[in-house]
Amino acid sequence: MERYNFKLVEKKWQKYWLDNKTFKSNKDKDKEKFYCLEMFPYPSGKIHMGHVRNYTLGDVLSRYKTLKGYNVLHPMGWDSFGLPAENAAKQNNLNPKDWTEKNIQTMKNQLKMLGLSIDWDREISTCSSEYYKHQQKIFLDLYDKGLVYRKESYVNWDPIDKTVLANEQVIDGKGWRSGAVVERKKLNQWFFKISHFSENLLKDLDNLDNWPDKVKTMQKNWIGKSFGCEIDFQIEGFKDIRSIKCYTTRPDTLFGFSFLALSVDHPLSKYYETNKDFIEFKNECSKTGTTEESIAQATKIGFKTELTAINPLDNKSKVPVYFANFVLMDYGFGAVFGCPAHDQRDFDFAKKYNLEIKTVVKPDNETDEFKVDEEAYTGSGIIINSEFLNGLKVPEKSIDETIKILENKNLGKRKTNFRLKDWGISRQRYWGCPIPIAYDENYNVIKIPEKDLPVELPSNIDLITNGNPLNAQQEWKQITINGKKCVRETDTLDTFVDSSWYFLRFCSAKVNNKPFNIDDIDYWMPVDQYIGGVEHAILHLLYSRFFMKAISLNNEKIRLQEPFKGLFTQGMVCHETYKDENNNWLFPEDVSTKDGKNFYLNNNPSKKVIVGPSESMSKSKKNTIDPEKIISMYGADAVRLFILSDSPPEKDIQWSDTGISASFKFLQKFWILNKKILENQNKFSIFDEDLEKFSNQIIEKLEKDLDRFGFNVVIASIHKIYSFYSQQTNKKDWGSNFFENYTNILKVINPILPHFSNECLEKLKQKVSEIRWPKVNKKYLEEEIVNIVTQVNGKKRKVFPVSKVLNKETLVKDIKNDPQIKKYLDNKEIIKTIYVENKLINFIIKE
RNA sequence: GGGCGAAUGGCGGAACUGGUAGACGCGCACGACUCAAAAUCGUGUUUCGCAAGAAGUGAGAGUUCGAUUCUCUCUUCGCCCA
Repeated sequence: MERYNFKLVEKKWQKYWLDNKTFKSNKDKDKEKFYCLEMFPYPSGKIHMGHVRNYTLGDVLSRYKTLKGYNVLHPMGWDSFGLPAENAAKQNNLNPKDWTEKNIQTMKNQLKMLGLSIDWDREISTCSSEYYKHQQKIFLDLYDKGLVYRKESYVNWDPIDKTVLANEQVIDGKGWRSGAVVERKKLNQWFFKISHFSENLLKDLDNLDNWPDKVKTMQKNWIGKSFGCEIDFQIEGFKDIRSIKCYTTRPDTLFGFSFLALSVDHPLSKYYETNKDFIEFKNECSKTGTTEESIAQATKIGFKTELTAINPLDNKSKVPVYFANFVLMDYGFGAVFGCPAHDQRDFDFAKKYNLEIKTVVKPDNETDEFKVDEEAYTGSGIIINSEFLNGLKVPEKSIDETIKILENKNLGKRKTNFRLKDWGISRQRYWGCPIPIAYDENYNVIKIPEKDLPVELPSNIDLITNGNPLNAQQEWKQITINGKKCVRETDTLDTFVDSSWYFLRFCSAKVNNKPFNIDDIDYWMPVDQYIGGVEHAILHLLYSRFFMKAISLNNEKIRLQEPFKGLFTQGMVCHETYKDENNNWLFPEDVSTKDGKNFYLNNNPSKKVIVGPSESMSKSKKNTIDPEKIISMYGADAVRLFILSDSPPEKDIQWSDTGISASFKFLQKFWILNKKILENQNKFSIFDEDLEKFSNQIIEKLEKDLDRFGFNVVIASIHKIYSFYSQQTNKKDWGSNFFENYTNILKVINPILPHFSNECLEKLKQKVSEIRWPKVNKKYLEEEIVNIVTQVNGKKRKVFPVSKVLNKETLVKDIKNDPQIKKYLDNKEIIKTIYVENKLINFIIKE
């Protein structure tokens, strides 16, 4: 028997798709469009199983929508700027560009091996100046709109490598490479004013019906809208400053006020710049990282000033003013009022510096003598010890009432605050998009004129020396703008900028003189289905949403506010982990097992391997499976089948050798079935109604499941299809409608098994270029025989297949007389009979 | 600490708006083919029970004629934020 030769078949169809430009998409206003996009990869070297899963999901959807008659856009590109290229270049002494381009070539070939339906004519790469020149243009446009600005801000500074670190490069407060304790350092940096859209970014989440709730909640929390109050605290002990502004969400605890804490960067700090102790304190603070988490974890320390602050609600109460390391300048006003009894951070601080802890909220079930002792009480309850605020319900009434009182007395103002901070986009790196800015001799910001764009990266660079490589490019840095001598900005853009608008570029990938055509994005945008990892739930997706709003701001031609109509976040691909006796990680291919439980080293079968839990595939744990190797062993269709079959797409999947080989075997069986059908086309005579029913029903089900991303259930149906048709072919007469139904089946499996399906169809003399999703005949979806589940007191006793037209009375009577049911009803009183049409009868009897 | 989510056979998982729990796959067992093995095909496979039957979706309660599905409490795990 001739086996299914996936190597030949897959190569053949991949060539066919390439030669025929099958997946080339063009605007066609007569057709409904479908824009399917998967998060584009970082070209790190080779594709991994996570990519295989991500792109298979998108591919199945794209092909399905194409069959259904949509005009599908399914592009692919490369998120090709970024630190790994710079690191790899350093290590191997080569150019990041060469390294990146080589990787792109490799990965593109690998993606093609998967048989993805991608319009490669629209391929983009963010590190190409063909892409980033447009990005520089957008940057300048946003600058003109006032959405880009420069300010001093802290960065994570690695004192050994003398370089700036991204937050994710800081591990436990230390530089990931050098291991040095990371410091905070102030630098002039560029920012996108994302906070301008805080309200819109929050509000528009409600319109994103096809986004997972999980992601929307995460974004909501990240934006962090809070309602509170700004309060002016009168200050004593200093002639220049009379009051300090504070923001608080808990004005109702004002009577518990026992200290005022300021950020070391608070304007007031300038009066202490000559104070030796303060400078020392400030240095101490700079040793804490810049993330909220590291600040939260750091021990709380303070620097006491000689100032006192007056409680606005109680003039007699005067409390000390501190500088403290846990107050951030960019939240509120860089000043918080401390209420130790009802804020754990304030509590820790008060304990340390022996400050008063005054209880002003008691839980509902406590008396007025309730006292905060071991830890702060932050729950709900009743206000106490607060004069005219006493008795207010916390938090429903208390906060609102207190704000009203403060406003009436002109002591404070109601205010909404957001946790979302502006997006710092400067990176002191080489391998990124140059910021199209220069500075004149007086450090004034000068935009690079449009005619001088793009600002290209110099190619001869020294990456070995520490520091920002562009800064050392003397020749490149010098520029003359309008006759004035200027110096270029040497920072590059955060790579998240690159991915914040690439979905727009795909719509007009080849347009040279502008980022995109309005006409193109009018037609293709928004992305109908975006697919990617949940790890991008916040930053990438929020930044992209920001870009869409920023680009359309003051632009009548672009109305679109949200780039991604639908979002799907897929789960990770996991594999067991293996270690040898010395605790070294082992690759799966270096170990083997006979019983599935005990594993041994391949090169030393006497050595037992320690099997660890299944975890997300990662290079560091070596629990990776190389997709290319698997494709060459089993073929792309088998890999696609397996990666979809074992788990729902949103959940993690376990890679399993038996699983992939089962998928492979399944295709072999199916191939043999196809061959049998091909060779027996003379067996058709009378119309087979059961066959018609099965096919219509299963296609209907497939359609439903595909629409809701139930791909694992789709595979289950495909197995059922095989069993059904396999049994059909054992019959003497296959039915006159057999051939049509069978070819329809081959069409509906096409999105999942494109090479296999095409080959089978072609063998049956079907034109693959013309296949469409078969229309389901509703007539065959209804069953005239239904199963009536019969229960007695809710317990299933028997199932009766009956005709649908049978009326209730006859049915109940017949069932009551059935001996198996009768024995439960005899001599018992039937209190109630529940009847659910065409489904169930439940007799309730008195026991 | 806060938020969100999950828990179903030996394993991955299925079950539409509350209505036959365990689809489909893996694994396992037995059988066929074979000198034998692999491959392949067939049959079976929640647990207890010879059977009739009973129990059963993390634990406990509740609503209901009926709960994997809805509500509450708890346990464990995962993710995100801190």
